[in-house]
Amino acid sequence: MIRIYNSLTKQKEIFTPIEPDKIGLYVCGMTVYDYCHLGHARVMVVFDMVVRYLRSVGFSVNYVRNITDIDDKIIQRANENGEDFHELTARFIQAMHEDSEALGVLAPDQEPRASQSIAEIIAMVQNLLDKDHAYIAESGDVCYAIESFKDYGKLSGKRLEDLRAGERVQIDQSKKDPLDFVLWKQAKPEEPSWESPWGNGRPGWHIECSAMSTHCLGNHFDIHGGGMDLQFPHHENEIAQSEAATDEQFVNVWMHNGFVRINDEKMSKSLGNFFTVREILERYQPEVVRYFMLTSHYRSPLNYSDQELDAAKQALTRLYTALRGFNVSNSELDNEYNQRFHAAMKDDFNTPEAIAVLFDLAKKVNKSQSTELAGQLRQLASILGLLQAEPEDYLHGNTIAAAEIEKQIAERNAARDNRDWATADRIRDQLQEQGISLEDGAQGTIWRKI
RNA sequence: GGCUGAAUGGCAGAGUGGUUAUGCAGCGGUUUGCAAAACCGUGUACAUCGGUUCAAUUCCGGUUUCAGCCUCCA
Repeated sequence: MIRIYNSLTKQKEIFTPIEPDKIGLYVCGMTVYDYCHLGHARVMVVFDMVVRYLRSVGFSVNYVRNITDIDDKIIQRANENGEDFHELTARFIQAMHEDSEALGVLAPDQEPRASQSIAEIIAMVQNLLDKDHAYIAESGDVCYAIESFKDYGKLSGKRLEDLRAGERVQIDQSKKDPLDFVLWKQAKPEEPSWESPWGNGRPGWHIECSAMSTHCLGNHFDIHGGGMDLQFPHHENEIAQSEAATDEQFVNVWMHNGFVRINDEKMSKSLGNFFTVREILERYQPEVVRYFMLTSHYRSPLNYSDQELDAAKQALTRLYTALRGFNVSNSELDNEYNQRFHAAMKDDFNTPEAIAVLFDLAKKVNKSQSTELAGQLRQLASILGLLQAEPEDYLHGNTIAAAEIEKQIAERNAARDNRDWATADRIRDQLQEQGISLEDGAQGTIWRKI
């Protein structure tokens, strides 16, 4: 049985799918007006790991990750660039797909876009109006009336009076309650808009996720995920909208991943302290970045630094080194490593513990030189989306001068045959300076990129 | 101010009421022409103050510090 920490109940719970062996999972994806940064990468990698694990133990997972392709920031950025917002979002959607693919993130089963879900959104807004959970404000915007939903605050643990007492809540005169939020926003002239019963406009941010998730997965589904910062108000509002509209429980388990930090501060677009995925991938192999993200528990903060990435690279090299020389195919064995790995993963996806098992197994592979165990190492790692490259490919990195390196190795080995250690060491030192490390083994000399 | 969640060895990061996490780095050794890789060995870590207990880093309470949310944010 799998235990998952549920943000709604603030405890680990035994996970039971609504339908046996089937899981509906919705994750809030990107707003596409810029490149993905490491924080976005973490969401993608974390839930990719979750999906891979759930599938590996036999669940059929319907994984939905949306794209927010219409909102204020997109409009603003498109205006700044003097381009149509569709062009802008198309470009960054493609960039996002490239980044996620590089990181070994499997494509979600469905990837709905807000701009293509307008009919569902309008239907839900109308439903909320019909049930008096929403009203048309003086501004013409359709707003959700939070006091009409008695459970408001159940996810974030907030009380309405505390929220209202907060000094940072903006007072919008046209809203009945400052905490009410917009479901359908009136379009200003020149802004992208869609026809609706309430005039030309566009959806508010929260409603799109309620509409798309229930459309793809049904009114009541198993798991909803996203970054910690979405817990309030985004996910709180999703619950209010969806449960008011459907009169059913919206989601059983809420999962929220921790932030990527820089110098102990949240990495975010607002703070401007972010690294984009493609910046990092210029300096580190994608698998190193993925490994790095799985070395801490998904709910913990993850502090980014070059030192940490370097350490991750060293660690991953150790695992690949263990696989080197084996002609392995993934093999499933029921032994202590398998049991420990799964015990860790079933306990709220404890990837650090699971990775520790991989290292123990790697040590065993090094000692035993068992092809079967090497295959098991590769098989268990595949559940985390790791170690699936050819070891030589990983260890050689993206070196283009492989032929030249091989030539120098041959020269050096000729010198070694003549016991000309000075020449042999000189060649080795030269290669070392170029970032190439040699290893003389029983089967000859092999090399790797440092 | 309100609500969350953290504080673990040089660094990162799990976990546990009494027994080795794991990785990186360091040190000693085996191996090697020398290295590298690998293997073996090596570290009185658990913020602080009280409480419960035969026993607490682990449970409870206070304190301090940090982070997040309360405004767009993964």
